[in-house]
Amino acid sequence: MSTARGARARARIEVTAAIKDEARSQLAAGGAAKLSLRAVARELGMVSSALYRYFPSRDDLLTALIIDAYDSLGEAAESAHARVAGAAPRERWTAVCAAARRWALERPHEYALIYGSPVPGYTAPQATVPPAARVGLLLIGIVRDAYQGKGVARPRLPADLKPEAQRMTADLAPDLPPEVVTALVAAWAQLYGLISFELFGQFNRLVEDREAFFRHAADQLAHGVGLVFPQPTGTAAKGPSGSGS
Amino acid sequence: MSTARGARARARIEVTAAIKDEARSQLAAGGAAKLSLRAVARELGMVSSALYRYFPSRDDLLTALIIDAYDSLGEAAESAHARVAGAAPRERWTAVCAAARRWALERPHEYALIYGSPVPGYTAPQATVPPAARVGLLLIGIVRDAYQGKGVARPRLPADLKPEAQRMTADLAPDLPPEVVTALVAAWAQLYGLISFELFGQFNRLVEDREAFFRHAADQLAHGVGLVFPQPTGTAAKGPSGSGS
DNA sequence: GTCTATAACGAGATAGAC
DNA sequence: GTCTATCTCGTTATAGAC
Repeated sequence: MSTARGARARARIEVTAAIKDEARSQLAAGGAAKLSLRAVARELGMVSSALYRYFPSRDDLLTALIIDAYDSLGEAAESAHARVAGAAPRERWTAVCAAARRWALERPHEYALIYGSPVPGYTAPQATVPPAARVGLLLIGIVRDAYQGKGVARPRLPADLKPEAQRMTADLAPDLPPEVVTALVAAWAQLYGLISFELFGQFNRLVEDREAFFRHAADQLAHGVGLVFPQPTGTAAKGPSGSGS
Repeated sequence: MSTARGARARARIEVTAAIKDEARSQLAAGGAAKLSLRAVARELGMVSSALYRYFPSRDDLLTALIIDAYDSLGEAAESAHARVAGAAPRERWTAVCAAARRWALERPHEYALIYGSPVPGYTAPQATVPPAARVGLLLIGIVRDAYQGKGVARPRLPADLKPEAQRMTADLAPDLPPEVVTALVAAWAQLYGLISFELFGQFNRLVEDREAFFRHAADQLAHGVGLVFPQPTGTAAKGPSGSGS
């Protein structure tokens, strides 16, 4: 399996990786808007036209970086989830949220690439959709496990959201109640609101202990999707029982 | 009051406005990263050096645009709030949220400027802080009104968040309970998570009726900060009463 | 076939002399 | 303020090395 062909293929993989690595460090330096094929080539001691053997255009390089970022985030979330596979849904939820945050803090520029402002003049192709969905699917799976069989109380939907909620449910998780699927999508967006605010500086001089703040907020998100069960019949007060980590 | 000096001052204001307008349309075209004083000057029929009489540097122009954006958003939120001044806190909350979303949809590039990825090489000066706080202060005020006197049940804080929650409370709203202030800050970040996901394309092929979805999600956020009151003594089930608009 | 290098294009930004 | 020479950019065509 490793003849001359194999060596060539290996070299190709290595050069491709080197190009992406250099591109990533340029991303860190100047942002996605001024990612330049020529600069990448220059830094690698190559000539710009040689890059076109690996990426047919600058946008294709960008797409590869975006897909890599989504996959890296997805992998981090999935392996964090695997590490607490046996735990209760609520713990698995917060573990995935914390992993996403940690990934973002470690790779702020890749996070900005996928969850920050869109790159001007670039539109993401369909190929980015499946990698982008990985964390979301993980969260859906956690909620699905929690709802297995149990009929837990859930927020009521306003009438004008019913059709949309049913559409989303059919698309995402036909086995879950529409109220829950809607809450899940909202929680998913809100999770990244928390991460973005921390990463993009909105919490400066406002939130200091961001780790603890995030942990609590993510836990509250778990309430929203029904992962924290009120006593089904007991004296349920509004204040949910405990949030101690 | 309007001598030659007044006319000069007026002219200066007009030119300043023209520069910012042109800069905003360049923001829309190429993003904040490639905002260039030269291009602005060219489009205005001026010479680049002339711009420096109005903005000492590209960063100062950026700062002015950022402050304008925060102020414009704050004004939109405040006037929407004024329009429902007499309503219940829950309605005032959703009105402010909806106004923020509408503003963002109408000015996506200005929104990206203030809530998207940070501009590489630019750090916002302190002058941007007060305008950036306007919407947040509005939301705090709504919750403050709701809590006037009433002791409403609220989520419990984990022990490790207590010090941070007390610090935030002292900074933001010493008259509110720390649990509520914490929930408020989180809800504030989550609100922009919802808006950013819609605006930045994360809801593509996922959420279609975004208006209804957002309205519901914002209403759920109001629950999180305690704006929707469960019957204080009655048979409170987890499912909150009604969300019908 | 696979890769790299040379050269060139048209468009845009930049720097400095005038 | 104006003009010009010089840069960078993405991209393509072409030719030669392995």
